[in-house]
Amino acid sequence: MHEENENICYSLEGVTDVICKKWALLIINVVGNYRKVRFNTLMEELQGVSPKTLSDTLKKLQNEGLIRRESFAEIPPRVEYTLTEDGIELRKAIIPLLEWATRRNN
Amino acid sequence: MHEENENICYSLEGVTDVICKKWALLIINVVGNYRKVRFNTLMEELQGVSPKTLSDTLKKLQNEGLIRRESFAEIPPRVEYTLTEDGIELRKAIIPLLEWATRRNN
DNA sequence: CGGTATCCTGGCTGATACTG
DNA sequence: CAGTATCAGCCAGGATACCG
Repeated sequence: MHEENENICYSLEGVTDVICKKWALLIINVVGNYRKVRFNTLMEELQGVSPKTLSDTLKKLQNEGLIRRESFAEIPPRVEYTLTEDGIELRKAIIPLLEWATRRNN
Repeated sequence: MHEENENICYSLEGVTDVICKKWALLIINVVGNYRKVRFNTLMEELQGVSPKTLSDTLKKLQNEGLIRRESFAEIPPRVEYTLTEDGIELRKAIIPLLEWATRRNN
């Protein structure tokens, strides 16, 4: 139960790192939507992101254990990104935030 | 209802600005905890923030309409910050995120 | 296709000192 | 008390080109 005035003393140490990454939450959400998604699909989906930034952010999210990367030795090469369990949890946690953001933009 | 694989197409335009600010969510949360809070209390609560950064972030949050600033013509001067309705909504929206963060840090 | 490599830049962020 | 002024640094983020 969460009352409006409840005192919340959570620490965000180490999480601001994830949250503050400009594209991180977007990526989490998009990957969650697709379940499996490839690099260039992400590039299209996240309009305006540069390959470097996307690559960097994906690596960071991998290190955080939020995203899984699976590459296939094919030609042409194929790489698929999926959410880990932690990533799925995070995605659930940001849904209210996304909803708030959407209400706000309209 | 939110199923795990539901497709969520929210746009975060303009919200990443708020979210990515390093201290923004912390401030929203702390102000929400206190209901009314003064500058120096925030300084203590947000360990490591500089007055400039705090001041800048507060201004930004005011411009976004998330925080209200009320100053009293007293000596010594007194200024109180409170959440606007939008701010309260945002605070509610980030609670799951804070919980997730807390679980994660332990 | 799925990235690196390289370079660049703006603004976030902080330290410190000072003021109305 | 509640900030501003000033200075400075770093690095996230972007543009572009290229590679395995």
